[in-house]
Amino acid sequence: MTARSTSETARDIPEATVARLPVYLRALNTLADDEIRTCSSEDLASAAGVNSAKLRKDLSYLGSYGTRGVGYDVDYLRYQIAREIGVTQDWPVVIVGIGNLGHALANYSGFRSRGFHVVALLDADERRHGEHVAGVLVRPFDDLEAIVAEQGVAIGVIATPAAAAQDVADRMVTCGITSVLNFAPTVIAVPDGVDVRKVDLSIELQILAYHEQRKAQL
Amino acid sequence: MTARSTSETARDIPEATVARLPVYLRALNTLADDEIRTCSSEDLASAAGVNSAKLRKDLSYLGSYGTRGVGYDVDYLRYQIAREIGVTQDWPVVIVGIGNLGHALANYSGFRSRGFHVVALLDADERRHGEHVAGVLVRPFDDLEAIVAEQGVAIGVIATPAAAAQDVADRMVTCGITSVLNFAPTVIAVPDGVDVRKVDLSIELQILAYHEQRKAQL
DNA sequence: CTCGGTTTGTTCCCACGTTCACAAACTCCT
DNA sequence: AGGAGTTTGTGAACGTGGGAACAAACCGAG
Ligand SMILES: NC(=O)c1ccc[n+]([C@@H]2O[C@H](COP(=O)([O-])OP(=O)(O)OC[C@H]3O[C@@H](n4cnc5c(N)ncnc54)[C@H](O)[C@@H]3O)[C@@H](O)[C@H]2O)c1
Ligand SMILES: NC(=O)c1ccc[n+]([C@@H]2O[C@H](COP(=O)([O-])OP(=O)(O)OC[C@H]3O[C@@H](n4cnc5c(N)ncnc54)[C@H](O)[C@@H]3O)[C@@H](O)[C@H]2O)c1
Repeated sequence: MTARSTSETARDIPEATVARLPVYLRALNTLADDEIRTCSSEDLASAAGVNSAKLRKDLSYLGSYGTRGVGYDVDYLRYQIAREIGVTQDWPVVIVGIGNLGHALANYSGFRSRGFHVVALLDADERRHGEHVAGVLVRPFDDLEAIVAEQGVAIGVIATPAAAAQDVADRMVTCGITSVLNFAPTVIAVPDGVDVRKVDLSIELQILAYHEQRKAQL
Repeated sequence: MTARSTSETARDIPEATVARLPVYLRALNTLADDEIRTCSSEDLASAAGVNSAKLRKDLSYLGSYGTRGVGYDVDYLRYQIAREIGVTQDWPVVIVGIGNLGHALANYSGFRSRGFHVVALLDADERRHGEHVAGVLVRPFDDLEAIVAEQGVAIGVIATPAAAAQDVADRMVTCGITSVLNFAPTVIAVPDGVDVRKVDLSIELQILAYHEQRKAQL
């Protein structure tokens, strides 16, 4: 929508590519763990479960980081992708709604290992306050503003019931959060400039059911 | 890929539309709860968070279920979408890996209320066996084949660590499961005819981080 | 019955994404 | 140094999806 203003490295990476870069990064990490130092686009593509032409085009949006006739240096490419995504720095995250799902999320080790850091767990129910989950204290939801201001939090996770999700999102946006990951099964409205992604288990299952039903019709 | 063979109602609903139908269904359920009996495409579109032209086009793939000048009958449309997706019937589901996440999933009430039914919880760790989660017994992973055969399970959920996911998927496929929902942060390979959908928390966060970083660059 | 107002279903067009295919660029062997 | 073999980066063709716009269809009033 907005034209590139400065003459800087004005990259414009397609959204579909952005969504695959983390997959490539993970595949590269796996290769690095196996002490593989170089890989072809074919190798990496099959590890990531995509077409190799697509992979090469995706990587070409970042720059020319491969060597023709040779392939890609695993560590170098890993760093370039991590830098592009923005996970060379550490992102503070707050989780709101520490019920069944919130506990699982708080305990999830994949957070920290990938550039994210849970700085606060918040819940409206005072019976949950004081509990520690994965070493982090569960605090009142009303502490949100103070924590976001103090820690410079930009990313919030919503794991409350659907009925509370819009209110929680509004509070988050008001106090400066500009990226929201929503697990509640409801559409939340946010102003321009705020990104929302949703994770919806029952939608995923329903999509599977649709295809399952079609298979059964043959 | 395959041409329509019979002259039956050979629908060919675009994948993007299939992914939105559950959202419409949920929006319709909310309207019905509020005792709204009729709605326009504009109403439903805003409840679902999409463009009204897109909504109308999506619905047109199912048939002509609206009335020009009037709108859609909420209950009727609800039923038509549910039938199209395949959630008028009840789908048995098995969950494998009853750790942090598996517990949350097993406790999730949104399962049953949307046409899915957890028939078994399986885990390889025998210390977990015998426990009941949401009224369902945790059983040995080796019971998989028997359960799938007995109950006609077509959908499996993987909530094990990444290292075990491919093995679990292979076992599922071998015993007849044709739809897999994978929560483990790894790409799993399956034969043609088997659908896999993945839910990946850290990928979602990384996508948010990318956009967050771009915002910060201004 | 007719007319004005409303809303759907669909057509047309554009943007985005995917895949093929190949020239360019590199390595290695002789 | 030259040539064969390999692999990247990208141009071009194709397919899918999104949105504006409008004719067709319906309702209700008079
Ligand atoms: N459990 C799952 O596997 C699962 C799967 C998919 C989606 N979800 C969705 O995730 C959400 C959470 O699920 P859950 O099973 O953890 O529910 P839960 O009821 O166990 O937990 C919800 C928590 O949110 C807190 N809460 C309620 N209102 C709040 C508010 N206004 N501000 C702050 N905290 C508030 C509650 O006190 C509670 O601790 C639900 O929307 C659910 O539909 C859950
Ligand atoms: N916890 C989260 O919020 C979260 C979020 C995103 C993704 N994930 C992913 O979901 C998966 C599960 O996470 P978790 O936190 O529940 O882990 P967990 O370690 O708590 O639970 C894993 C369970 O799987 C069982 N298991 C291991 N190997 C098995 C096998 N071969 N067959 C059957 N069961 C087996 C283990 O006994 C354990 O009970 C992991 O891959 C994790 O990366 C978790």
